[in-house]
Parts: sequence; structure tokens; C-alpha cells
Amino acid sequence: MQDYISQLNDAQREPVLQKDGAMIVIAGAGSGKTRVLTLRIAYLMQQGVDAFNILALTFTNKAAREMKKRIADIVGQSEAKNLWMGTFHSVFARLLRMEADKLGYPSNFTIYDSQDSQRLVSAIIKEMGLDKDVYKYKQISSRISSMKNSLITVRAYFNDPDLQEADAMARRPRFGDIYKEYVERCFKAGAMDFDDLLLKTNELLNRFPEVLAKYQNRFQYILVDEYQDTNHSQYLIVKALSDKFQNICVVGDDAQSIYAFRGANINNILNFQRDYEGVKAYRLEQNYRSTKNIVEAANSIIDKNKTKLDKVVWTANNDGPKIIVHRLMSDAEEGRYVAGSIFENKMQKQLGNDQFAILYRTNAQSRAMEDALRKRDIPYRIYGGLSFYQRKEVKDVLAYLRVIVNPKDEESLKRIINYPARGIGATTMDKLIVAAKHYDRSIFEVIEHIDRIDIGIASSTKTKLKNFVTMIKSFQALEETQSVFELTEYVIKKSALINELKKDGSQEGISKVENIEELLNGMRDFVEGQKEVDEARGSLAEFLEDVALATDLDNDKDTDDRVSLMTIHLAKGLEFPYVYIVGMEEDLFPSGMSMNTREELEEERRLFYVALTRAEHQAYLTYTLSRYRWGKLVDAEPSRFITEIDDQYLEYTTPMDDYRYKSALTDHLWDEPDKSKLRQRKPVSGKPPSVSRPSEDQIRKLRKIRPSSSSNSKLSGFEGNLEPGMMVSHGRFGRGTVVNIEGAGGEKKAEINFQVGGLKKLLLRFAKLDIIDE
DNA sequence: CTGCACCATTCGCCT
DNA sequence: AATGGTGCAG
Repeated sequence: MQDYISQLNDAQREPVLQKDGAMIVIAGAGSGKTRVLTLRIAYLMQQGVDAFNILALTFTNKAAREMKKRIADIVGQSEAKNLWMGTFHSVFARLLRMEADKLGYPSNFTIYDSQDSQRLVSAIIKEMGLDKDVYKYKQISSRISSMKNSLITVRAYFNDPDLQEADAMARRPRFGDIYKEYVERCFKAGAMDFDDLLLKTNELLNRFPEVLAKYQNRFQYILVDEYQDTNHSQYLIVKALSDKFQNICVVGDDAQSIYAFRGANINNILNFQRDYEGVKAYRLEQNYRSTKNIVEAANSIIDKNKTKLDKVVWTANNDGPKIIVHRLMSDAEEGRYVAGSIFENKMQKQLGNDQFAILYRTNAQSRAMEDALRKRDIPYRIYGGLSFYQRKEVKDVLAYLRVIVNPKDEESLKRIINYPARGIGATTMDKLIVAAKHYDRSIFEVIEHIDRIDIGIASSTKTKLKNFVTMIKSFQALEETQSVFELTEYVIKKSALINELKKDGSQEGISKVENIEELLNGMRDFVEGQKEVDEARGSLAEFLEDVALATDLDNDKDTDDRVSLMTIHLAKGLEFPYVYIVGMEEDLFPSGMSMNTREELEEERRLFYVALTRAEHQAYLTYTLSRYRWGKLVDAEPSRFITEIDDQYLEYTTPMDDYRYKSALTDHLWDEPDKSKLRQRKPVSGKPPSVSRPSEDQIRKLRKIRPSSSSNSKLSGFEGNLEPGMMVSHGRFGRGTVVNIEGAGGEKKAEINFQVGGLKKLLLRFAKLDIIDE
């Protein structure tokens, strides 16, 4: 243990050795935060803290597994096994299963993925007879999701005139009714969606003080990784659980906050110091990952953002090569260039494929890269996109399994009740849904008692329904004795699902059968793996939960030597010697949908920062002048992010005359004044930055100490904005404390706890507030 | 009820 | 480009 600790630098060592209390570690990219987290946990255990009393929340399950392994190396496998470690979603799914009955849920509740949620919303809109062009199910579903992430329950929604008015203005006055029906249907189906896993945890902890106490006592030490990407719901869970002991350590980097679109609130990290007593703040600023050139280029990018904590990442590494900027005519050419460059680098430097990553903003961009890599016979692996478990044929098999575990699962039942076709069509389903609503039962229960009710279903159809139920029940009986693998093999045969697929001899059909075989192989591994790990039975329910919450990164086959292709979001936390960031174009990166507000643009910029800082040795930026989008060829122009990098770190490798030629075809490029620098080729020399650690004086100069109205805000970074924790005064309500800020622009609202009037939510557009300095 | 064919829609990042 | 919904013939 001492060996490990002595290998840390001073900044890393301090947070590892501080056993108790609240602390925040602001960790720059590549500064060794995983090491700090790992060693901190190991150190805690060595100091006598029981593994059972430690909760560590990580960003991916893979990160949790790896950390656990490293901890096991230090403190021993048998101890490390008892740690609660995983993503928010998987940890609290596990907790909810143990306490489900308190919330009226079965412990074998189903987890709806976003597709399930969307299908249900879509069905509800249809059933309610609403216009599907006005009520778009994806939009509605995502609004429900953001409600839940902000802990706005159906009741809270109907208690908030502002929200209802907003929906009325958006011409969807029935949103609340859809939301209500959706929640009820999920409950009746014994299903929780992703957001419920957090929302229901909050509900559990709020409604049952004894449950809260139990877990507060259990989780005496809490660690949260990637704290900058927690949403309000997650924030409250952490707050509640850590409230008693206040031994909380959060780690993160505000500059890498890239999940606002799914409710992450960067203020959680910016304001952490106000949430706990005597918070110790640590900064990890030395980057061990990348060359000086990359680190400083990345700094020059993030410097353009206003919302950030003050921190200066530096490195003692070599300068390294400049970032290559290369322009191409089309996305296909971009693919060829990247594949060619990878090929050359491999040959010249004798590198493996796994030294390279291609990063893009959207999954759709992977296609051109794939084609080019295939032509060059370069092995690659795509992460993300349509994940294996979301493919139709795989989901169908899983739907059978889900119905076996939880017959109330409406979405799965609807998927399989007539697949393969067994004469139970839409008309019958409609009747069943109406009946289910009428009797307040699940559809499956209605079918079970189909003989005893008259809902106008022909007796021949009733027989078919009864056969279906009998089949499912026979599967259920088998679940007791058979492994997941054996059961599934039986199910796909007996349900005739596999025959249905085998009938289709097309290329597609064959690949579907192969996918199901792969699923079965995965199950076999799961069964074996569970046997090895501990005596957990490897039950069907556990398998389904793993599958529901698995990210594509979790299925690590990273032993094989392949080029990695993924979105920048997925790349967070990873590193590669050579990184190609493709599609550096306006409207794509930054995304056209994120250029409306400063906040959105800053998030895109952080995303670019994340992308660039994945590179250890060399980064390439490519952009094209035209690209296929939505099946059409559209013009493109270089991303503003290229020009935002300080020129001294870049090398433009595209010949100028070439550019001029193409630009004549796209005249508007000449009109953009600040694109002019793209036409210059920079001299290769450029002054190399100093090698030593910057002096305190330099750091002070580099850090932008920003004025802040609050005195305890060493880490605050906002300019003149209203923030939680501030004291304000209002003409009518008097003095109060800002509890929360939500929304943006004209919709921006502050939740304020007034000393006299209590909690109020005010639209900043209207509210006349004065900030009171302490 | 089934299956096919065509039309329309949508098109970000993720658990 | 790809998926999902709708309409029609059997």
C-alpha cells in the first residue's frame, strides 16, 4: 500500500489520505483521477473501513469492474467483493429490488429502455385519440424524461401552473394527462424506466425515514466519479445518503461536462462547496496522458468558455507533433484519408490497430469510416450505435424472457403475443387493452381470465390466447430448474421464433439467426461467469438487468487488436495514442441544434475538449466540404472549433491551391472573415512551450479569478448570474435563499426559499430580485 | 388476421 | 438512409 501511495504526486496523495469529511477533487483530463479513486478506496479499507460501508458510483460498469479489480490487487479479492460499486443506474436498481415492495413494485420489476418508453407513449397517444403530428411520441417521451430527472412528478406537474402553461403554449395541453397515464401504465406493468431508477430511489429515501437511515448507516463513505455529469435526481440521492456521515468524495472535471442534454447539471460540481460543511477542495492539474502540444491546444479551446472553474492543466511530457488539420472533398474521401493515415502510421512506426481511435459527433458518421477501413483490411470495432441488445431479433428473444420473469410487462407482451404470428391481431389487442384498463389489471391477467369475461372476442381467438398463456407458464415452470442459456434455447424453439427467422434465407435473415446465436453464447458466458464469481445463481432476472443497463463499452473485447470507432461521448474517460476527430464542420460539430444559446455552444466546446484530450501522442482533425446527410449531399464548412485552437499547435496539411479551387465552388466560404487563417500554412517551427511546471505566479496569471458575490466560493466560476446559495430580496416576498436554478433564456427560473413565504419558483424574466451580498 | 408494398417521417449525444 | 405506420389484397 505504501508503495502505491508513494508513487502519487503531492496533489494526488492528499485526497487519498484524507479519510473523513467532504471533499471535491477537480481532476483535469489525464491527471490520474482513477488512480486517486482506486487508492482512496483501498486506503479507506486499509484504515479499517469495512467494504460494506463504502459506496462508489462510477460512470460505466466497466470502470467499476476495473477499479474493483485493481482494489482487489491491493486489499485482496475477498474484501473487494463486498464493495458497492457501479453506475448510479445499476447500483440503485439493485437497491430498489430489495426495497421494491415498499413502493408497491414487485422485486422482479422490468426495466424499460428508451425504446420501450417511447412505444408506450406512442400507444397512449393513440389510445387517447390525440393527433400524432402534434403529440410526437419522441418529444413527449423526452419531456417526460426531463421531468423525472428534475424530480417533477405527475402531482408536482399539476401543481405547477407555469409548466402547464408552457405546454399549453406549445399546443400540447394534454401532456400532463399523457404523463399521468404513462406513469400509471409503467406501474401496472411492474416496470421502471431509466429515470425511474433514480426517481424511485429518491421517493424511497424520502418517504421511508427508516430506509434512509438504514442506507445512511450502511454507506458511511461515498465516492462519486464524473460528478460533473450528475443530474438533479442523482444529486439528491447522493445528498440524502451522505447526509449523516458527510464522508463524501466527489471527483470530476467541469471542463468535461457533456451530458446536459440528458439533465446533467454542471452546477452540481460548481456549487459542491456550498452543499457540505468544511469541504476540502483538491485540484489535479498535471496531465500524464498527452503531449504538451495537445494539452496546451486543449487549454486554448476551453479558455473560450465562460462557465468553468479556475484550473490550469499542464504537463511535463514532450512537445510532441502538431495537430494535423486536413480538409477533404467528401465523407467518403475523409474515410479514405483516415484509413490511409492509420495504415501509414502503422507501417512507419510499427504500431498495433489498438493504438488508434476515430471519434465522431454522431453515430451516422461511422459508415464512411467503416467502408474505408474495410477496404484497407484494417480491423475495427464500433462502439455504441444501435447496441446489440437493441436489435429487433435480439429484443424479441429478450421480450419472451422478460414476460417469463414479469408477465405484467406490457411492452414485451405486445412484442411477442403475435410474433411469430399466432392469430392474435390488432383488433384483439385493442379489446384486451380496454379490458385491462376497465378491470384495472394487466393484459396478461385479463388473458388468464379470458373465459370469465365477455369483451367480444371470438372463441377461436380465445383458444389462441389461452394457448399463449399456457406456453408462457410452461416456460416459467422451466425457469426454476434450467439455466438462462438452456431456457432460452428451449424458448426460441418452442415459440417457433427461431424457425420463423430461419425461413428467411436472405443475408439479413442469416445475420439475424447469427445474432441470436451470439446472444446464446453471451448467456453461456454469463452463466459460467456467475458460477465463478460467487454463488449467485445467475438468474434470468439478473441477466435481464445486466442487459438492460449494459453500455456498449461494458462488453469488453478490448483484448483484440482493433481500431476503435465511437462517438466522443462514449470516448470520455478513454485514451489512445492516435486520435482522429472527423467531421470537424459547422452544423455537425458544433451540432446545428446546439448553436442557439451560449450554454449549448459551451457544452459542444467541452465536447471538443474531451475529444482532443483523448489523444496521447497525436491528434488529427478532418473536415469535408460536402457530406451526405439525410440521404442528400450538403455543403459543409470548417468548424469554428478549428480556428479556436491557437495556431501554433496546428499544422495545416491541405495544400492551399486545392482549397482555393474548392472554395470557388462554395463561394460563401470566402465571405467568412475569420476562416481566412485556414488558407495560411503555418510555419512548422513555433516556440515550444516551457518544459518545467509553471511557477505559482504564472498559474495565478493563467487562472482567471472571477468576481463572485459569495465569499466561500473559491471554486465558483459564474459571472454575475444568480446561483443556488445566494441571498436575494424580493419586493413582495422579502428575503430568501436561492435553492435551484432551472431552464434557460426567457424560461429561466429560480427556486427560492423565502424566510417568510417558504419555497417559491419565480420566472426570472418577471421576478424583480436583488442580490444581497453577505 | 396476414403479409406485402408503399408512403411518410425523421434525422443528437446516452443510461 | 432507415424505420415505422397505413392501406390493400388474400
